[in-house]
Amino acid sequence: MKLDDIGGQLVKGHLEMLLLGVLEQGPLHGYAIIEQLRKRSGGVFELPEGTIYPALHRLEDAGCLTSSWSEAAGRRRREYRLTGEGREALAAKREQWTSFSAAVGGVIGTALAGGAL
Amino acid sequence: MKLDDIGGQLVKGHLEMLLLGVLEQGPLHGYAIIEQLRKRSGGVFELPEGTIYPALHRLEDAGCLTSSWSEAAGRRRREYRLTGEGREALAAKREQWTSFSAAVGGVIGTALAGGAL
DNA sequence: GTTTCATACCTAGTCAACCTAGGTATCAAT
DNA sequence: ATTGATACCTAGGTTGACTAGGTATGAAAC
Repeated sequence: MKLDDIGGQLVKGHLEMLLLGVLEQGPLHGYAIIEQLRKRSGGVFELPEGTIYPALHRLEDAGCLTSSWSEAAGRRRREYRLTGEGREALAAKREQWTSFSAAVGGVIGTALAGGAL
Repeated sequence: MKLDDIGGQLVKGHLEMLLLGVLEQGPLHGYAIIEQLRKRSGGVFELPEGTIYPALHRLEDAGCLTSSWSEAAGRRRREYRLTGEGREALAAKREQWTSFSAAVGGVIGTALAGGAL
């Protein structure tokens, strides 16, 4: 099931965690990040470039990522890589997510050991 | 752990689901809704009135809630009650939440049968 | 050979909605 | 008489995902 019907803003407040998450296992360039998010989310996250690129720049400005240009198949790519600060931020955001999702479960009555439909 | 450090917007995109969720088991007035959200979330959701009241009005405008004034202990209260439409909306948002949280788990590697700290 | 599609990057501006900051009012307690 | 909890409200700020445009290369289609 897609989330399009939410009417946009579907990852509000969680996008940076998602970006840090996909970069945890190794550096990727922007376009590949979009694909990874789609694949790893089972097609739920179809995030437009206008969402991803500014967010990557914000994360770089914040010191969570570094980037470097590379050339592949005649195409220039900007590869993003987690910094130590980025790993710390990811760890913090994971905790926040755990807390948040548990809290949501407490309110709407979704069993924690669930996700089960 | 609180979520204050997120820097606001802590329930972005999920507030309406939370409100519908607390009203599922019976009508409540606004102030009581705030307390219920705090209690049921284990203290994570400390939502200000300026967040809750406009959201309740939006939900009423959307046909998900009806309201009626009542008097208790010399204080006027507006009691909100789920409509049939509201229950449908809640069911839909529950499914969206399940899909969303599963997708997040797929990206950041949180086991679904988790939430476990 | 040129149009199309996938790859690959970017930014300016829009818009939704959460929150801040103020306001009103009652009742109990100090 | 003032403070604090209860109980409601709205205007406006701010944030950030998204829309809608732009540039450019390489491969495939026609």
